[in-house]
Amino acid sequence: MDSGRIFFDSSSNGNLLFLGNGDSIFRGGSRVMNMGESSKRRPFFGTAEDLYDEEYYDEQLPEKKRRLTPDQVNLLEKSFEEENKLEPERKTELAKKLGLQPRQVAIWFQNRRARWKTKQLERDYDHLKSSYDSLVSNYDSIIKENNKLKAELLFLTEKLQPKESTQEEGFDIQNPNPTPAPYLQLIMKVEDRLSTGRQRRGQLLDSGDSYLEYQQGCMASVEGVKSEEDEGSEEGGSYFSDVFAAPEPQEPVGWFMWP
DNA sequence: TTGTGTTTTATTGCCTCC
DNA sequence: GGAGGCAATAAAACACAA
Repeated sequence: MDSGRIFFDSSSNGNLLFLGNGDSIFRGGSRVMNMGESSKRRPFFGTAEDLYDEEYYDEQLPEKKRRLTPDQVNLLEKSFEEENKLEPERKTELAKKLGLQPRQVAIWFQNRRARWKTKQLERDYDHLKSSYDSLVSNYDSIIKENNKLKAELLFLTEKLQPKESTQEEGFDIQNPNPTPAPYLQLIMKVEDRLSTGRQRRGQLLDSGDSYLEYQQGCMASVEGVKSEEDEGSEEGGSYFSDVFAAPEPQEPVGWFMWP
């Protein structure tokens, strides 16, 4: 216990209680009782009048910091639900009802607002986190679906190769560079993009790669993204880091898109 | 019983508004 | 400039495991 601590501040009707050296309690300059003498648990002042009641100090002397009674808290909570700010009239009225100092009521509201704000932040965080998680989940499934479609396209393209060679067999000397059929143009563009992508990826595949191997390669990269993120969200890091750190795609998402 | 973490009450200092 | 609000903090009260 620090010595010379004022128990009520200047708003307490001029009747300051003062904890002096040796944990003695003083009122108006004279010692009232020793802290050891007031060891029983008692509520704060019952009524405002008690503040001036000599006997009250004999029996109901406040010691250090005392918790409010459940009834007092209930009434304060009800009042807070109605309006979380406290106008002077309401403060005085509540203080009278509860037998507390107006200052105590004000402090209770202040602390209650702080608690509410903390809770609200937690709720907001949970909400943001679940939105983020569902976005990541959507992102992952889109990537998987995309990889599946790419592999399927590659597979079908390979199947079409014999048709192209048949065309070459009938080489037209009048038209050595004929414009390919529209669907072939499309496939060529996609193949071009796929090969560019593969190079950037570090030669993941050569022309002889199978559909299955390719798909496994794609899936491996997707799994890589997921596990990295899981590590990040499990422990350490700042409070919001795992919420706002977007998962890094292994490839720019747009590279395989249609022209 | 005791050590430790959490909650509640209260203070302090700064800021804004009238 | 005073009143009131808020953030940061202290400290008492409380809860609970070992």
